[in-house]
Amino acid sequence: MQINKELFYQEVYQIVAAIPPGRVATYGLIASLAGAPCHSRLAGKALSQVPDGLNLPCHRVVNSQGRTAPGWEQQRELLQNEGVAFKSNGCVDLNRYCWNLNQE
DNA sequence: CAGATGACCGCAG
DNA sequence: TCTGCGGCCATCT
Repeated sequence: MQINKELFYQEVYQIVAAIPPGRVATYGLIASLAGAPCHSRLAGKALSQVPDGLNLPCHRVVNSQGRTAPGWEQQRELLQNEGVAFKSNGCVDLNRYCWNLNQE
């Protein structure tokens, strides 16, 4: 092991919880902010194991293409409900809604 | 140790 | 949009 799983998970949760409404973040970005640039997969795994009680807006997390998670049809609706527009190809408009620390 | 798995990443067709 | 290919790395069996 080269990273602390629990610490990494907590970082991921904290970052996801900090995503403002109407914005989206990518797994890779979250992994980087959590201190593990190469562990984008773990970010996804971490989010797949998020306990319900944390009230985490994990629907604001998409992959680098702006695509939503497989087997999770609700995610797109939740994002649209928050004002995030989807392009005609079914991807989030990352050009507009990608979360930068600058524009919280 | 080896192999399989995964809410990933990028490119290509 | 889809599928396929390669890669990354933690986790489980």
